[in-house]
Amino acid sequence: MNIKEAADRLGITPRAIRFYEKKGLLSPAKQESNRYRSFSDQDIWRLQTIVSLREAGMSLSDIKLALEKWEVDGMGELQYYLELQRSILMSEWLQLRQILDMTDRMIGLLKDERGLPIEHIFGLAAASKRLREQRGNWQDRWNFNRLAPTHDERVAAGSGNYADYAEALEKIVRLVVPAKGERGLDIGTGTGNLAGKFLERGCVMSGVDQSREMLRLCQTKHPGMETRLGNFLALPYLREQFDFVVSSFAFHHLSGDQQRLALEEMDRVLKPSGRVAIADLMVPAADDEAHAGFPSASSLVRWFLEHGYTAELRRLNERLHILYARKEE
DNA sequence: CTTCTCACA
DNA sequence: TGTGAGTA
Repeated sequence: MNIKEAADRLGITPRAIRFYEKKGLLSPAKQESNRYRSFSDQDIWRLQTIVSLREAGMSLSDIKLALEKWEVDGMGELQYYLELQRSILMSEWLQLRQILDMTDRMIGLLKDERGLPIEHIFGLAAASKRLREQRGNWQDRWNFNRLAPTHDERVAAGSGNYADYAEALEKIVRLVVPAKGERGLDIGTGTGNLAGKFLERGCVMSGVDQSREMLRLCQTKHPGMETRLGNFLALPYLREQFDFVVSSFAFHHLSGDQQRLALEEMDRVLKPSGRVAIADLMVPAADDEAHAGFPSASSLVRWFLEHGYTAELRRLNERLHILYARKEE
């Protein structure tokens, strides 16, 4: 297949394909006589993956790394591609929801005030742009794929950020009080250590992580568990499916803006009267300069209270806190 | 129709 | 992260 046909079928320009080649993302065979590129089914498949990853907001250099890893692992291509595709569609869907939301608010403003104050328009536009940027930024920034093979050793050591890890997981289970058959979601599930405790108690668990490597290990440890590629900011579930949402040692990777988005996402997938438990490194108050960068326990609690939850906070050590909240209907 | 390079945003 | 023009 020549370059034009390939480009047409993938909905991109021949120029872009040559550009990807120059960047080292693919190397199609070239005909001896005229140096024309000729694209095999494998090449097309690879290109399709590149295009999809681009649409999901991944940079070309990240895509290059991902493809290299993928080749070494030799995993099921179709499954990987489809999971990727699902997470892309999910984040597009969330963006549409966001735009719809903003439109509704503008309609409301028009009704109430017979006109749109200019600062409101700018404010809304800026907010929605920020949201798009945050959501688009879902790459494996912390290289958990690389860390995956040794993850369990590190948490078992219980040192540094993972101090009191085992206690935190136990405490989450005691707070949530899972009933047999309940549906639970573990965000940033990693290798499924927390989700495993709920599986033992007869819950039906789903795990979301942005690292495919982590999820592969998780599948090995817990074959009965459903795992999906995704992250806090675009949970790959439609709505109101879960009796409880839990997360451990993951929330602190989010910035302040992202934390609020993440809480909205948890709220979105939680059934009425659902519970949330988050164990993570937090600082007591937002203005704690000494530990800037960690989530502030008090502002998280405030968010839940403002959104119709009851909330309580437990402290395990200097930084490690557990936040438990229940949706009140 | 394709190749490659240089310039440009 | 690509695009356009010009060339052979």
